[in-house]
Amino acid sequence: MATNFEYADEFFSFLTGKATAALARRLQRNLKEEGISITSEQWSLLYYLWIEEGRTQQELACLTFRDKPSVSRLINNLEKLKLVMRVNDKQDKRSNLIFLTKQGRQLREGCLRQARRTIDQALEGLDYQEMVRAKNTLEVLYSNLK
Amino acid sequence: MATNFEYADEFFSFLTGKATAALARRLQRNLKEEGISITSEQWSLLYYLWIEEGRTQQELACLTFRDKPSVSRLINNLEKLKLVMRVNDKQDKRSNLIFLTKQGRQLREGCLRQARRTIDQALEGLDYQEMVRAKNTLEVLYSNLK
DNA sequence: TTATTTTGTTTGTATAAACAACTAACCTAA
DNA sequence: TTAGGTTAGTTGTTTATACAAACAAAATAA
Repeated sequence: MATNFEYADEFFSFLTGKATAALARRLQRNLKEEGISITSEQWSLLYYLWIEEGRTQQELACLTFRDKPSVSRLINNLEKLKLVMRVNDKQDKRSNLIFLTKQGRQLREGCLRQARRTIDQALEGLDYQEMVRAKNTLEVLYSNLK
Repeated sequence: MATNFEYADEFFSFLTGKATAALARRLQRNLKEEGISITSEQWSLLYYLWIEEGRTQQELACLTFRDKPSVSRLINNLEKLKLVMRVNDKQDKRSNLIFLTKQGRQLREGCLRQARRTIDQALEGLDYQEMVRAKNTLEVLYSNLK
């Protein structure tokens, strides 16, 4: 196979992940302005719980592309913040089902508002087609490596 | 301004940064196979030192899009591994100039070989134009947020 | 049924990130 | 020349990541 090393500069830009990092930072900053002090990582877990509660940690790990220890500790922190609860599954005692607390549910609206705002800020000057193309390229790259 | 929230799915893919993370993991794995136990973050600092030694930590921070504490601690770890040295700048006593050790220089060839390999693995099925487009999109996104 | 493997989660350890607060050296301007 | 601000780097604290190893419950196989 021909080497792609002439693409190294572009590769390196991906590798730094600076766009991703900047996006996460901005989201966190926007949430803070809304008076919500959660990290972008915590946001990504809550996002899936707002869609549907009672998921296992395993499911959340798959959905957010994290390993199991990472999810376990994210949930520890979300529990400390009283945003989620672990409920031991009666059917399968190995599993915890993760539910939102009242406070966790209340956060939804403000978080989505700031997510929307972050998107608007990030995508200024980009059109839909461009973004879809970039996403597809990254998807191929990901599937090459996973 | 019109909301971009209909793009939320694509946005979220960016946000997860899964491609970036997968790339970093793969690089680290490939380096390990070569017998080189450094992190992808350490790699990114060494990369710029292989191009030119004697840079300040400040310069390295700019080049790698990290803040100063992050670079300070990365260099602590690289010093522990005996791959780089801090040399106090005679001209400006506030600055450290970072130099590679002999071992640090010896790592270059193997690291670049594995970087090349990682690139080849990541870019399979993608062509140059696609990658450049994706990179440009991410650059715009980054410049919107920085 | 008992033994073995698999699955879901947690714990240990190391690395890295952000942000704030700090020190020391340098620069500049009154 | 000294006071005030800037720059380079470090330290403290919290959060998150990876990887390995542990554990208990469940599923499977002998």
